[in-house]
Amino acid sequence: MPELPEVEVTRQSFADRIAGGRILHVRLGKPLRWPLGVAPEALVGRRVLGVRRRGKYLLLDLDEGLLLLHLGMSGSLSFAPHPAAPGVHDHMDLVTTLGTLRLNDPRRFGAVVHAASEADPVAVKLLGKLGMEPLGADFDLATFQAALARRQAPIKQVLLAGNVVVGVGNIYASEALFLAGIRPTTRAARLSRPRVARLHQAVREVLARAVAKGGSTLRDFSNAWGESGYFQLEANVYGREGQPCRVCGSTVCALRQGQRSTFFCPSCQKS
DNA sequence: AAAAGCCCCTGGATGC
DNA sequence: TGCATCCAGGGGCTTT
Repeated sequence: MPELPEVEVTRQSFADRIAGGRILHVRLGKPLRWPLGVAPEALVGRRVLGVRRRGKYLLLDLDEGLLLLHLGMSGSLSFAPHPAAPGVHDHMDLVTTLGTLRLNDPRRFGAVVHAASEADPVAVKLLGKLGMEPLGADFDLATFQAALARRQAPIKQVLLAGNVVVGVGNIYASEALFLAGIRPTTRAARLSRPRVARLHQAVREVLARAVAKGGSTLRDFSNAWGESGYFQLEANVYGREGQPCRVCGSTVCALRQGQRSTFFCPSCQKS
């Protein structure tokens, strides 16, 4: 589910409310992708300083160490002063003096991992190879061009891989390529400089726009307030196979790349 | 170093 | 109604 916009919207919806809270209790449900890496009791008494985002990871900074959270495919967070009793898919409750942060994740591809610092091997393993932040100042065109010039893989899969630019998942990869007028199957290294520049701009635009719209709610995404996103209503190609392109009226096509579906307009997007 | 497959897991939609 | 099959927003790991 969650790509950069959904993760960022989630972060914004609870960061200020949890900051300053002290951990009272940590309740774990079924196992997630990885073990927490520390006894839950060891976190009691720690203070939450703030919440940052790196790619699709959320970083909960504590006064000692940090927690890395990932929402996987189906995860979502809620934050409430007095949460209801946990359900079968609520796999972590972080009870603080300011409220309870709860991770709900039916598929359990998500994770909550403790690291002593960002230099901790577990943090390096998860964050160390991540690419540029598309909405940050470090996402510069020259670096993007240089990185793409080294990749022979289809551009859609390069965007998805996360080692050039982070946060672009299956929805926004298709949408960014549509905005840039680029066929998803085009080999990254074959893109001309002007087209790479268009793509660079398109990635920023589509992600920023999606954040502003509260993310995309396809099935069940909601932020920590329980609010849905609305970007899916303005998707140009994602999930629109067989429907007319909103720009030219051609029929939107779908194909599979690396066991993921890709959507594009055969007329607006050229290789 | 880069690319391609394989998994992890549950639930909803679809088809017979 | 019941059951099998396919698909889903991610990404680490292993193999080429």
